[in-house]
Amino acid sequence: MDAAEIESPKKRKIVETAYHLFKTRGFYATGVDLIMQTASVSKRTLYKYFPTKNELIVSVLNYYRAAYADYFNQILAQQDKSSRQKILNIFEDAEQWFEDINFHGCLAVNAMGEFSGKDRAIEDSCIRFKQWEIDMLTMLTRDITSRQSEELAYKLFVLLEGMSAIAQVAKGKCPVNMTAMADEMIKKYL
Amino acid sequence: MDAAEIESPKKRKIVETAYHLFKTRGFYATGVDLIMQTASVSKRTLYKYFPTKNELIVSVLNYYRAAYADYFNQILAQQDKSSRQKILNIFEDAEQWFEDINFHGCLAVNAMGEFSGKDRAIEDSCIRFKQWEIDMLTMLTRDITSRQSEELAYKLFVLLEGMSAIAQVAKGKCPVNMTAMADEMIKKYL
DNA sequence: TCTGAAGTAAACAGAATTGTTTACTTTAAT
DNA sequence: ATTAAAGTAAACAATTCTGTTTACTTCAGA
Repeated sequence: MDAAEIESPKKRKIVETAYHLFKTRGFYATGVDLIMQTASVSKRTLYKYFPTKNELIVSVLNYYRAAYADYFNQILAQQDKSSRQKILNIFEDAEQWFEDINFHGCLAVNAMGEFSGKDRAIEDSCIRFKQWEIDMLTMLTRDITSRQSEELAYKLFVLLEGMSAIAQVAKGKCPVNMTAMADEMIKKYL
Repeated sequence: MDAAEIESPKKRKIVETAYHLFKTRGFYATGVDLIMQTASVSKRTLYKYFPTKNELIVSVLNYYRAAYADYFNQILAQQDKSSRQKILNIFEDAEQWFEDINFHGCLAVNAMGEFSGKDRAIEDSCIRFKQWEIDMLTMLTRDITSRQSEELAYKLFVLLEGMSAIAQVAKGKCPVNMTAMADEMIKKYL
């Protein structure tokens, strides 16, 4: 659905390149010249597909969600696993991602930090991203507790977001097994 | 200690103004001209105290920590309360702050998003800020469990950071009583 | 009263930014 | 082979940004 937004290979290359640059160098700090040179694309082509830099940023945020959705669908597809196991898999993966020295936090959180109150389309994209994340988790927690699925999903979401924020700033091994902590959380709702 | 860095009233005004602008509008997006006009200070004076914008940013981050430290010292000073109660007070306050429509997330997290890999002094300031936060929490958890104080502090820290990140992006009432969640967390270590 | 520190106002330099335009080239499908 | 779409290269316009410099003002204390 969202991945279909990108038809042309050049357009896709621009978005992928911009995604990587925005993630590692920030949004304001990454100029269109750098994106264009890194993607080996002329400025004319870039502005053909994305009339403004901010529209490119919105596309990058949508691409980010689409990539995340691909990962999530892989998790959901494993029919031999329970929802509880799927959630724990997500936490295991997250612990690995976040301990990477090159982890730069959630792109939507970073974008909100730079564009809050400045660009409505970007803000909306960030808000929709977080809502989508909660919805995905709630899909899984519904199999654990139908009555309190939203509550449990939100608690797990807080853990994931906290891990991410801390990992972005304070590099270094996490002294807590977060997956085990999530499991304890889940157990109370079984 | 850190508050003493600011002697001159003009210097203090610049830092306070810049803090407010950086918080609400981001770092790159806030130009020195705006800071200077908002603080009613000439550019010459601004550059006398802060030879570069990035040095001003570092001072703002230190000011942010100093302000946070003032709040923390108030909490610590309440000798009629147990450490457990003090921690719960922090969570109650946090829940209030984060539900404010004008909440813009942790300044150090936002700064890391914009300057990661770009300015070592800013990065260090952000890292020291988070380390300081954990240290403060660990001071309190030591009274609850001497052996596992760091583990408990880190878990509480994850909750606070998660609440902050979510509040920054996804405005709207939190469906979980986070203070109660923190208390459950603490109970296991009593 | 003189002096020196602190500050103002505003022009200026130089680089960097986003976005536009012109002229030319490649390429894929009919 | 022709043609239309897609792309390139590069100059250009218009701002905007950080940081510098010059010339002037204010004001408290010795």
